[in-house]
This record gives sequence, structure tokens and C-alpha cells, in this order.
Amino acid sequence: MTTYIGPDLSDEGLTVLHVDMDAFFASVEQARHPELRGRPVIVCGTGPRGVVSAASYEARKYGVRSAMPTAVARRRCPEGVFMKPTASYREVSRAIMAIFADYTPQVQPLSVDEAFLDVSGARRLIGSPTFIAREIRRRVREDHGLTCTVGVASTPFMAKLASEHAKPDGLGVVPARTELEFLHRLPLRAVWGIGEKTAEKLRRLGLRTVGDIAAMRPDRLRAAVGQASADHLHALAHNRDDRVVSAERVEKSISHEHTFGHDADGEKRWGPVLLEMSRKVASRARKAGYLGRGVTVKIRYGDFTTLTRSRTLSAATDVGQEVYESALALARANVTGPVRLIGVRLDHLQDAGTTGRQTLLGEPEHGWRDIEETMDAAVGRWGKGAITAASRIRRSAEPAEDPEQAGRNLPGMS
DNA sequence: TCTGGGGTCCTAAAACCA
DNA sequence: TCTGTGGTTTTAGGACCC
Repeated sequence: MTTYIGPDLSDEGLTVLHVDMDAFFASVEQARHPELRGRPVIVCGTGPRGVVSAASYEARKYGVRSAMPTAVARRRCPEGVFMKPTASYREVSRAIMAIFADYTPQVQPLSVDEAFLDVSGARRLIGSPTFIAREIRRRVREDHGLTCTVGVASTPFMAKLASEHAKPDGLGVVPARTELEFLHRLPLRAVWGIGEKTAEKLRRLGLRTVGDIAAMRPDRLRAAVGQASADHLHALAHNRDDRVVSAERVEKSISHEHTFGHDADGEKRWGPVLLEMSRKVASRARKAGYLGRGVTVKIRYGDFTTLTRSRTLSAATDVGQEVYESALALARANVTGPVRLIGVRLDHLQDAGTTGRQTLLGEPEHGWRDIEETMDAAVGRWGKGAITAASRIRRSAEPAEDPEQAGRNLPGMS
């Protein structure tokens, strides 16, 4: 189904596609398990504190939405099929992104289930943007049994609005002539960067639509939401979006966090989790070829108050033991009671290749790094169960808190 | 209803330095 | 040596996105 936004049926001058998979995780499960088709499928954390990652359109009829607590979703949709996410979505995601790459090298993934494509160079060789959009939709359907929605427009922002407008299983085209008219009628929240807090501030100024933002005096906007935000909103409201679709993306940080099924009281409970997450963060850094110079610990208490504490290292690292030592010192100095969540982040990443890791005077050349690389190799060969920190092996009957099991999730899911 | 996990960017204050 | 000054980096928090 093609939705042309406005009367003009031309895609002249349009260069950007936004592809958005429909209810991605839930749809993958339905494609894989035919008996689930037509049924409300909810992919979510299944622990006591889980939330919904994706709800099939059948489930949405019951008012189930992503980011909703699983407990609420169960109440709203008792007959729903509730499933934990699996690691396989990444594979499907990669295969779909590979389809996009057949039409243009300029593919910018935004998350596992979304990407921008710049198809300006493909018009002569392959066809018009709407032709490419139809081809992509057809191939995603035929090769993977999945539906997606594609927005076609002149800028990334407009393309995203177009797909939003046409979903699910649609094709939305915003002809260049009709862009402003379409844009200005949209509600505040349609704008990338306006969340609940900002929308409330703008509503207090009497604004209701994107057109209202465009008409607002810049200084009044600035006073309400700050310089950078105001400039950004003003530009988008006037349909100025100078972002270019770019395939290369540099990572700024790598993190893991874990919410306990029940608040963890004492270092004995959260310490081992901190160690495991520190190792995972470092392992990912090594694999990606990064060293990090900053370590941040995140702590959340039962009442949801959240604090972060960070330190800058004397030398950048990709060694889990070093990340852990900093994280542990930060946690010990700042944890004052039972914690709901604990997290570790390695940031200020730099390229390991160009920087090289400096060995400090008196520091053994190898050591923890070698041990951890050996552990990586073992996990690679025999699977995740191969290696466990000694401190996590328990004698008592009480099961250890396992970040792999509670609220298992993948980065960047919608 | 009771709030996951992985990220990015912005702001403002504090700390550091010349 | 003390004081002010201004720039840069560090630290903390918050909003937002999927």
C-alpha cells in the first residue's frame, strides 16, 4: 500500500529512504513459528521487572506497547504469547541490511530494525527512489517473511516521518512540494528530539504543532529549552535537516547494566555482577579494537533514584580487571543501600591500533589481558558456560543473580 | 501500570591550569 | 605570593531514541 502524502505523485528530488521493520522481534518470532501468526505475540523480559521490547499488531489491539512493564501487558492481554528475546534478531537484521546494500553503499543503520538509505546515486543505474522502496519491501517479504515500512523523502527527518505515517506494511512518499504543509500539521511529539518533558515545556508556551514551533520567536524557544535544543527544533520545524546519510559510525561508549529481580543488598550480591559486566565490556572493546579512558558506574535504588559516578584512568584500557577495579572502587564509595540496578560503562573510546596501549613502568607486559583473551577464546569455542568467575560459583542453594537470564536483552531494540 | 538495556547528546558546575 | 581571569577537561545528571 502506497501512501502519497499530498496530491503530487512525483518522487522527483527525493533521495532518502527510511526503512523500519514492523514490530520487528515479534514478527521474527511469527515468521519462525507459523502457529503464532495471527496471535498476539509479546517479546519481553519475563522476570518480575521485565518490560516489553516488541508487541505484534495483534497484541497492540489490547493496548500493549513497547517499554510497558510485562506485568501490565499480561493484565491487558492474558491470552498473549509472551516470549523472551533471543540473540537471533541480530542475524536477521544483518541479512536485511545486506539487502539494502544491494541498492546503495550509503546505508546508515539506526538500530537493529531501522536504517536510512541515500539512493541519490541509484536513480540512473537502478531506478527511482519509490521503485527501490518497493523492491526492498518485496525482497524483505519474500526472503524473510517479514514486513517493513519505507518512507521516501528529501531528508532523513522527512523520510522518518513518512514511514511513521505509513506503517505498518506501507510505503510513504512525501513529494518535495508538499513537505512543509505535511510537516506543520504534525503534533510536537512527531519531532525527533521532542520527548515527554520537552513537549510539556512547549505546551506551556501554547505550542501544539510543528507549525507552531516554526512560527515561534527563536529567543523565546531558547529560553524554554536551551540553545542547542532550540536551534535543532527550529531547523527541523523549517524543514532544514542537513544531516547526511553516512555508513560509518564511531562508537563513543560500551556499557552493560543489570536490574536485579530483587534489590541486591551488599557487595556480596552486586560485586560478582559488576565483575562479569566489566569483563564483558572490556571483551567487546577488545573485539572492536577500542581502548577506553573513562569508567562510569551507574547505581539505581529501589525508589528509582539513579546516580552515576565516573573516573578518568591514567591510561586507556581494554582489560576487564582494570575496568572492574575502577568500577568497584566507585561502587564501594557510593553505594549506600540495596541496589535495584548496577551498570558499568567504558567511554572516551579511542582506536587501539593507532594509540597503542602503553605499558606502565613496572607493569607486567602481559597478565590480565592474556588471561582474558584466553577466556574469550574458550567462550568462542565452547560457549558461554565455559568460564565463570570463581566468585560467582556458589555453594549455597540460592541461585546466583544472572545477568544473562534476568531481563535478557539485546542492544538497540525497539 | 510501575518502569529493561544499549546507546547518544546536551548542560552546568567543579576542577584544573596557565 | 595572592588574586582574579578565562579556557579546557572532568564529572554528574537528564532527556531522548529504539
